[in-house]
Amino acid sequence: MRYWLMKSEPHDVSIDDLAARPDHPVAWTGVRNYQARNFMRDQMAIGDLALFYHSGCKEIGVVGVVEIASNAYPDPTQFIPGAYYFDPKATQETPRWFSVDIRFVSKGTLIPMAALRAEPDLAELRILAKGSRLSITPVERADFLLLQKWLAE
DNA sequence: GCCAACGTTGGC
DNA sequence: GCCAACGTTGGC
Repeated sequence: MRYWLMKSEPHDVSIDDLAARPDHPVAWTGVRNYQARNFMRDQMAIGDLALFYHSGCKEIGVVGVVEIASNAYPDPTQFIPGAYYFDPKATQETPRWFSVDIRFVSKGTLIPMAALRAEPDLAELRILAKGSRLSITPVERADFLLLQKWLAE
């Protein structure tokens, strides 16, 4: 079992959106970065847990936990001509992009980015690296457990 | 809205 | 395979 951090812009999908429908897995579509895709396709497994992180908004930081609820499957949005995430180079036979379903686990008290930076034990968090833009990053188990504890406080 | 950092594209 | 140009990301 692995641990992850998944970024989302809350005006797109927020932790509250997920919490509002806790029994409905949400398809995580629109990932168009090869590294993030490879994490989903090659390493994510059902039951993995991910810190849910709000970016591109006023209150940036970790806001909750979600569970990976499916194996990776071809992202359907790549096949829809005219759609924002359409990819003309993708075919049904050789899809380029993948999705997983995620399911709400818990919402906690916001852990702002400044608090992440202030904690020496979290120094290796990929999200804190200069210029880091990956929307899906692996997280060490110890880091995950620490942040899960903070979320519950 | 700015801008640094990064990823992708495409001409050569 | 290099690398300049371009587009995107994301914190501020």
